[in-house]
Amino acid sequence: MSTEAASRRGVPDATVARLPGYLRALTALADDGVVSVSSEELSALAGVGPAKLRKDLSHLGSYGVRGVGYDVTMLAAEITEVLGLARDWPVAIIGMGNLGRALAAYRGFATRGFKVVAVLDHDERLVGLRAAGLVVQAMADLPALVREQGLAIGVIATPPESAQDVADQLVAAGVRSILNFAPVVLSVPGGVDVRKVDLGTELQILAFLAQQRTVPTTRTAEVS
Amino acid sequence: MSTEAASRRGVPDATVARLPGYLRALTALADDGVVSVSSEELSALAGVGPAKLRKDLSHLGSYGVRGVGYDVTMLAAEITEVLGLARDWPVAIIGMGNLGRALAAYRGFATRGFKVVAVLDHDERLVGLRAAGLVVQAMADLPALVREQGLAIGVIATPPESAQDVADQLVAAGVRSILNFAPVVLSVPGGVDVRKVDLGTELQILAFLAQQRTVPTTRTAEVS
DNA sequence: GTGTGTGAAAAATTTCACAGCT
DNA sequence: AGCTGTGAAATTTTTCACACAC
Repeated sequence: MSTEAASRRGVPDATVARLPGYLRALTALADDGVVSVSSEELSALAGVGPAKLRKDLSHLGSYGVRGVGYDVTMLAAEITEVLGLARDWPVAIIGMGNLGRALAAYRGFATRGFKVVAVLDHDERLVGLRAAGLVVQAMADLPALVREQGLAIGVIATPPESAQDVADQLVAAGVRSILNFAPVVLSVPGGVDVRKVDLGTELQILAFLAQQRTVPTTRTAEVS
Repeated sequence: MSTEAASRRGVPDATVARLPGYLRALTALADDGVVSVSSEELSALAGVGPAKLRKDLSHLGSYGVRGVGYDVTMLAAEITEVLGLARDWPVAIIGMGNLGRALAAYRGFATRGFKVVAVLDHDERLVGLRAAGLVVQAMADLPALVREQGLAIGVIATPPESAQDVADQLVAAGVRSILNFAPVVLSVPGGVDVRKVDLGTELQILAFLAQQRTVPTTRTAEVS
């Protein structure tokens, strides 16, 4: 019954991208014992405008009370449901370089509905060693992980040269969700979702914005 | 002269966000000795549609030749210019935990117009130790870094509890570009740009998409 | 009175399709 | 003939403003 508007297709992408932020804010409020929030307060915590928040939430259904606000616990539960975080998602991290090890050690997976069930590396010399409490496995173990652990999400933390190869192996093993930290565009068959996190891109965007501050604007004959 | 449409305000945000991808593809092509590309080829390498690529590039000016394509070197130079990467941007990484050390060790800053000039940590016990070839500095050194090294970008890789505090110190020291890896919404004064990279958010979006595949669609009475 | 939910308007982004330059 | 550059259309996202429920 918690599924209604929830499972209906039609939550806009832009909204989905903001739901994790709302969930985080709600979780923090719940931890502080707060029972109810207004769109004004919640939106401030999430760093968006109140109107946007209300519009976003309206796509999930009516979980607020007019004149009052939103029930923190109930709304958090609903967003958890919509995002599919009611269950735990088994995650594997591939590539035990600096980044891979840092990701493996990252606490916060557990608290957000994810469980790192394996770390793997292409390099035979690393297989068998321990990283963040897990034994590094070989790439050949992927199919078994999918079969036996229900592995659903692969995180690629390899150098760019190996990323496509790893992606192919993940797909072949049946993984259909990939988070890619390597600075390359992966090509995958339809039905597989890839999201990319790229440090370089973010810095370059910051550089653009910083430069624009320095050279404010070319006065483009704004003589009215 | 390389500045024309380049420095004019009015490059859409969505376009700016894609320029780093184009630049990366162009750099790879140049390394392979390719002289000219069509929008079709370049867009495929960057993972977007050809029409979108052409529209994006049109905001920078006319750098293609009809019937031929784009000059790889020239276009790369132009995008470099527009993004403000003609100069090197001094970067500091704050927080020498797992993630901070991984970021500090990340090669790829140098090749993209950034230089890590300092790594710092709030913890006095880490100050003076070495991380990725740099001596860890104290937070109190920030103003000097800005003054003497021209530090322009701060990367926050601390636990969430300290992130706002670090942001405040960065801003106080004069840094106006922040890349935040901590899962919190930072509040900063106007004129300061913050971009956020959040592993948890990306995974949660993947979970949503994966779940939607599982429960394709609630058949919403599509009886036509 | 108060704050949500939402149509409608505005703005931004994407896609189309073709004129125009080489 | 071939491929860019771009108006115009289509789509998505954001913002507004107010009726409505409590």
